[in-house]
Amino acid sequence: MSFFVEIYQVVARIPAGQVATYGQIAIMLGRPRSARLVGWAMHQAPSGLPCHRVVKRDGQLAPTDVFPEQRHRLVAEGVTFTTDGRVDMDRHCWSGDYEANEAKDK
DNA sequence: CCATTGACGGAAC
DNA sequence: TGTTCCGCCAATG
Repeated sequence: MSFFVEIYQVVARIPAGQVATYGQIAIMLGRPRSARLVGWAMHQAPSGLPCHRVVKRDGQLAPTDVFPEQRHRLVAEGVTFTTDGRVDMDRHCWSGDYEANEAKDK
């Protein structure tokens, strides 16, 4: 089980209309400082993975030149944006599906 | 095989 | 409050 695969499984669990951060995912996998790896994993993300639900800690989206549709897809799911052009984290930050995560951990 | 880079993030300045 | 630096690890040259 590679680290990347674990990332994909977590990302796949992000509910529609909510977003998770790279660092948050890294923390869930026990690698608090490997946010970059999560980013790299997204770059290699297989089709079918809701990688558009993964954003920066500040709510900023990925560069448009590598992922132009991210914003459009989030809007389609009901995600709102601030005037700064960032995701409204206060409304859409994913709890991490904490309860389910606990169950899985056990 | 070694050096550099990258969809990041937090600490240090 | 804003910029810089370091860590982390796979991929690429």
